[in-house]
Amino acid sequence: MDEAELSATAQDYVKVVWSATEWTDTPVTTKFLSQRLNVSAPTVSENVRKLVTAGLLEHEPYGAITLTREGERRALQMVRRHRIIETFLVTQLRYGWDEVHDEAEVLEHACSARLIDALDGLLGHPRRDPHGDPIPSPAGEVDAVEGVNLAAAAVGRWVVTRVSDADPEVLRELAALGVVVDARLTVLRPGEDGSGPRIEVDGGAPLDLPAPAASAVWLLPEARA
Amino acid sequence: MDEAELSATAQDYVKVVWSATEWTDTPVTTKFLSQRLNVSAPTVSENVRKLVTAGLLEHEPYGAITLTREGERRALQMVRRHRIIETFLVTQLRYGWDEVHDEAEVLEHACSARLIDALDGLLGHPRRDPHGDPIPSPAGEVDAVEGVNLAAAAVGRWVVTRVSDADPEVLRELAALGVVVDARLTVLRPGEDGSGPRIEVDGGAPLDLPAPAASAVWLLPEARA
DNA sequence: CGGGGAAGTTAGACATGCCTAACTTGTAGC
DNA sequence: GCTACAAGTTAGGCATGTCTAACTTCCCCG
Repeated sequence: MDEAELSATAQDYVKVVWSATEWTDTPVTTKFLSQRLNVSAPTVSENVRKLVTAGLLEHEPYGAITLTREGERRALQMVRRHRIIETFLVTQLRYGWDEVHDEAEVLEHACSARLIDALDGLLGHPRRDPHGDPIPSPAGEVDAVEGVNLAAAAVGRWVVTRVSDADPEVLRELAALGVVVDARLTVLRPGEDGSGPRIEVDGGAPLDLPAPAASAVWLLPEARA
Repeated sequence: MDEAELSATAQDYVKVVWSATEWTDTPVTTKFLSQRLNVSAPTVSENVRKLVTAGLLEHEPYGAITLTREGERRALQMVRRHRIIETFLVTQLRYGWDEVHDEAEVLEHACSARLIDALDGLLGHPRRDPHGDPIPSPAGEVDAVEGVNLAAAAVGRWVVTRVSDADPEVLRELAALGVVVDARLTVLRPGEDGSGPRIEVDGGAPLDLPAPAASAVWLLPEARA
């Protein structure tokens, strides 16, 4: 519960663990963290052990790595920071939404709580970042985001509520096609295993979307948006 | 000449060495750096040795520490970053000018070159920061700033061109008295060794300024401002 | 149901940046 | 000029975070 400063490394670990379960139920393993954080497996083992001691993570040997309540609280602080910074870069400094991730990754460890709050105020207390991801409140509350993945969406009219920022290349590709947050589109033919759906973005021509791109897009039925 | 990333530590060292000679000719010694950087003397010895090897500093043993041409170039990059960030915090996020130093101290190591340029653009390419310190150009050119120290200024009419940000407490005190950049004032009685000057800020009452506060203020004759 | 490969862990090493303790150097004042 | 003390350096150690090599555990598949 204490507010001692965590190292940038510790902050990264809890954030990545939390992020793994935001949209999917990816089990968090040593290998997963090792790939996501670009460090070797032994490094993860070592650091996870320390974070277990620090009360932020739980880990059954050879098994899953999960957040404690305190770990989740700290993770949400980092997610809030990250998304506020991204929103600032895009809306105030005209960064492309595919260019902000790395910058935010560094800045989130360097900004004081006061600076984050000041940015939040400057931006008008946004609820979503430019990708459509919800921004946790200072207290750590996250708006529930319902949505259907475009790779599995049925034929019909939809509104884009979120585009995953995991792959900047995909982000650029989708932006070029007009698939951005709040865009309206029609699914003409649903995607199936391995093949993407056929869609038509309002104001554009029908097109076949590659499966990887489609799975980065989340939708709400037009009626509910 | 290469643009390899310097560690935050290395960036701090060259910046502090440069800053020591910006307004005064303080000789840069191990002890000076040790106090300014809040580390022990052996730590400074060690790190200076590394920076000499890296070609950023020169150091005659037991003697003065100076910048190489390359060291100065890197120092000016850091000063530019620091002052742009401070300007941003004050003008866009409503930080008090006595509150920005520590925040900028951290951020200057975390911002990409692109972010600095974007902030510079957002601010309209300012030539001075909120304290009146000149902002080096991207190429490392610094506007020459002439000025007389208020502690030694003669009787007459002056314009404040700069207030040293070394001591936040002094900064607050001066701001409360109306002694801010671009303020006009009259020196009624010059300061002398140990005793501050008597001044009158335009629109205010005459007052005796403590010597430490006076020595933080730099002036230009009203006629030349 | 047992062997083999993938995943995970342990062990030992290294780089950076920091410290204290002990030693060396330079110099100011007698 | 010599000495005492401040300043500087060297030596040795610690914390964090990283690695590779070697070993252990798990579990899937034949």
